[in-house]
Amino acid sequence: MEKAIKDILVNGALKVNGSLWVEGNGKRFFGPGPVELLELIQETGSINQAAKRMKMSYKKAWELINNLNNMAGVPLVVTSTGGDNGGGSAISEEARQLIAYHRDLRVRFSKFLEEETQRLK
Amino acid sequence: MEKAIKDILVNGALKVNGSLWVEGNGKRFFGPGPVELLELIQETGSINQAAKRMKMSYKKAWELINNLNNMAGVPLVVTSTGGDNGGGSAISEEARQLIAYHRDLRVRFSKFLEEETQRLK
DNA sequence: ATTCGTTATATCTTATGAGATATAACGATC
DNA sequence: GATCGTTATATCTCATAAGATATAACGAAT
Repeated sequence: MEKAIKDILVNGALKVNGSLWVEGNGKRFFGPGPVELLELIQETGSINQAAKRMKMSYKKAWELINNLNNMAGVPLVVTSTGGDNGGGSAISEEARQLIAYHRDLRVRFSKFLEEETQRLK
Repeated sequence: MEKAIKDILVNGALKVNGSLWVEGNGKRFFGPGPVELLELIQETGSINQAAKRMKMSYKKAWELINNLNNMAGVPLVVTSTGGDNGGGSAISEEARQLIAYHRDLRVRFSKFLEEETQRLK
């Protein structure tokens, strides 16, 4: 009988893992990072606070969002500067759809990874 | 009716993509890069030549192989220095098994990605 | 007009990784 | 023992990424 893959390695705890994203003509468009950020913007109403929650610099968060908005035909994050509370941000309906889609996608992917990990043994 | 995800984006050519690897207790162990390198070592009998084919520096190739051998309980690449042709390298039977496994894995993963890409539309 | 917290942007510094280069060790062949 | 092409390893430089810092613009509220 052929050896199982797991017997090739010293460390027993083997598993298949991976990551998934949506590409818009060849360029990575929407991965796991943005999802969390969008959710936090929805929750906090602010890019700044969302970034802090993720321990991400404002700069990085802003660049990420800027990319997203540029690649999408519809703005995913809509911002306003100034105003009573200095301004703020919200996510669009389309962003909510993307988040929901990605959540479902991740569920199916987890199942796939689980099955493949089983197959190792 | 709800908009399809693809209608959110300007660029029609949307697809789901991703990458997959095998983890040995939390650390990435075997991804798509090593597979190609191992195959080329098998083909050329030399780390040096394999690296050149991949346009990878010898250093990087060697580090990659060293990691692999360290994490695996069994050496995946066996090398010899000196000798009639200066030395050379070959891959072990276990490496061949890993390559075969990963090839099958990629086939199934492609199918998964294909299905998910369909679902976008 | 001053205050406020946010968005938006530029710039500078620093850390990390990648690549380039150099060199020793090796051992069969001649 | 000289030659050869390879493995093995150290070191140095450089490009790119990441982070830190600074600052302007904004507009409602007072």
